[in-house]
Amino acid sequence: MADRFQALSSPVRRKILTMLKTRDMTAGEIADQLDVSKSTLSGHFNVLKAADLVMNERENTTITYSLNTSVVEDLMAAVFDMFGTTTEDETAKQKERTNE
Amino acid sequence: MADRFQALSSPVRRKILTMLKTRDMTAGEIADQLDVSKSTLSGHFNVLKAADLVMNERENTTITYSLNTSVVEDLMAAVFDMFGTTTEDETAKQKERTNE
DNA sequence: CCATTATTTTGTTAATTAGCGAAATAACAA
DNA sequence: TTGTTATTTCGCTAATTAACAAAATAATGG
Repeated sequence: MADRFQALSSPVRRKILTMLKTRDMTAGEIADQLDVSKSTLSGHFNVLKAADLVMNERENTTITYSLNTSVVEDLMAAVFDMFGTTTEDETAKQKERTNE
Repeated sequence: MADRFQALSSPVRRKILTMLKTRDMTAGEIADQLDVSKSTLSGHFNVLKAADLVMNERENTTITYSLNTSVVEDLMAAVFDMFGTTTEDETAKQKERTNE
């Protein structure tokens, strides 16, 4: 889980993830829309794969990337776990803090 | 918003944030529970402040840090925005993908 | 086997980061 | 003013990261 946050820390990688949210895309398609070299992009794919956030599948000479939806859900859960749902509880705590 | 994800990418900083989730703490209290030097920690505080994730208040020679709850909520919203709520929609898409 | 297309790996460089100890600052107390 | 406590800033080093171009790999078609 540690490297998932690390993977999220790059704007380029976040962009890739949002693109994959809409539909699966080939490495080339993604490259066409981002302003970095293909080799650099390939490095980003590796980071995303290591973090288990995306999967890829080769078809012919073309490699298609897709979001690993279930892990993305885990990640969101972790964020919530980290910060709580920030409802009544928190609001009370904050109010208390402000009054001091 | 960019540097918020960056701020989250460090395990030490995530630890600090979860500690502050429970209660406000002084720099020293935080330092006591983490295995890094106070100067290093101070650097992490700066990153968290720059990302607007925490606030601090001096009282005497003591500086107390607290979670900036509202910004933390923004961050969670951003995560959700990025990945969607991943409900029917996504599940359908994934099923489709798996079947191919 | 040679060429072509899509993508990755390799080697390199520049920039950023995390860590430390030592010195500096801030606030107060004696 | 001198000392004490809590914390930060300053230099510094080592490690990690992001970027690129060039070479390598994979898969197919001729």
